[in-house]
Amino acid sequence: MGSEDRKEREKLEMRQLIIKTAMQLFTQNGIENVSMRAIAEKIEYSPGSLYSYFKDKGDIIHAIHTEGFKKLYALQKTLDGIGNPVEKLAKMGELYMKFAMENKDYYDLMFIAKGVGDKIFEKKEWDAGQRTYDYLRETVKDCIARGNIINSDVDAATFAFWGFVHGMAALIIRGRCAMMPDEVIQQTVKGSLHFMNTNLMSVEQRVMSNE
Amino acid sequence: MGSEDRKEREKLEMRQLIIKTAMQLFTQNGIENVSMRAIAEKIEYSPGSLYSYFKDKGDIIHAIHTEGFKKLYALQKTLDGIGNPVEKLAKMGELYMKFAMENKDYYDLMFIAKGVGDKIFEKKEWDAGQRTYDYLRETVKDCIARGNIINSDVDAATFAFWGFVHGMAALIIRGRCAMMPDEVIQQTVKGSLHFMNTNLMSVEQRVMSNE
DNA sequence: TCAATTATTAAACAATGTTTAAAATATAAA
DNA sequence: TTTATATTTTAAACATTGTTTAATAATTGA
Repeated sequence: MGSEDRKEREKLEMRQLIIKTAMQLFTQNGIENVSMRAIAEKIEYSPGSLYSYFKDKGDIIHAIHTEGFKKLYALQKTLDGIGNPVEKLAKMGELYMKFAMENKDYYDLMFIAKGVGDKIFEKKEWDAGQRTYDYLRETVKDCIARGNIINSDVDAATFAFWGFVHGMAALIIRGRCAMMPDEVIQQTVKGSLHFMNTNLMSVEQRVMSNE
Repeated sequence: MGSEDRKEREKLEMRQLIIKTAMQLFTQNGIENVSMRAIAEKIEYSPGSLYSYFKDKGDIIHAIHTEGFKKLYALQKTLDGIGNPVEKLAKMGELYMKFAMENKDYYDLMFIAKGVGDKIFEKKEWDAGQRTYDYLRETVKDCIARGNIINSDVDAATFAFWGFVHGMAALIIRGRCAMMPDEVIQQTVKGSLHFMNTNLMSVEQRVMSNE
């Protein structure tokens, strides 16, 4: 009778194995070049078996998607200790870009890929994304409260920041900067982050934050 | 003997017809829900025929892609008359977002879709994209020259602006703002554009550009 | 051990992009 | 016009995709 626990555990382990394998193949061959058959073959099961653990391919992708958001949020939480919201905002931008550049496949799934976006809002799992956004929003709010960002609506400013970093990440990941060599891209991103973080703040702050 | 001209003309017309039909179906059913068979059926040809006019599906997409860039550049040129680079930059941002929102399928192909990005840089056709970018860059350069954007590298600032607008567009088009109603999104974009255009400029300009 | 539930599989299905060899058509020369 | 040549167009097939189904194997509880 107590084997139900074990069974459930095994089912979960199998799910984990599938997710892990899928992610491996994704990063190896690109997300759309991975078939259900390929995943099945790698774990030495038949293709049909995958459908006992996931409703369809989108469901696997969605699981990876959720994992990615957990990763990002965990990273974001490392900024908790920073008191100055301006500094926090700057670091958050760098961290976000670092995450995107070092986990291009995760990032692609989370913020760019099609067919995922629609599914997100069905479940409560969007929470992970919402938390990430709220974290940014709170920081922007603090900046405004302290007068470091002036004359602005919180939501407009937050979306602007998000758009800015996402835009850079998306352009790079989807190969729209391929005319530049990698090192130039990296340098430019760094410069752009610096540009935003110094020039968007009010003058007093701008002077203060000159390292 | 003089029928060669006509033949070539007909071939071009056929290409145009295919492109037009493909674009119609793309906007109607979403880019990835359009098969070669569907395109062929709509123009009442067999699927195989398409391959006499285009190397493969990617080639059709690429043709549409190029068309999109021409459209965008034509739009951009309407800003030629604006002397003040700050105002020009502001209008360019609005125009870019307007184009993206009103031509989501074009925009997707041009700046987001996968499999297109790689092909762009093969041919000289990237010129269309480059021109668009250079136009932005020149405007940013002028802003810096006039002291309206301070303390900044041209390329970093240009990329920041591009990233900013592209980020907003990409997030919306790929359904990452689906938790907000459409009208809220529009309002926020407007606010974000305003936020950037007022707060990124140096104080003197900021006061002057208060309409 | 035996019945019942569950997991797994092989096979098939429909749809995709693409290729190929044959048929239809158009062209140029006789 | 007739004939030979080149070009379009097509039907059919191929390989690959995600997914479903009905049968098989394995596991479970009694």
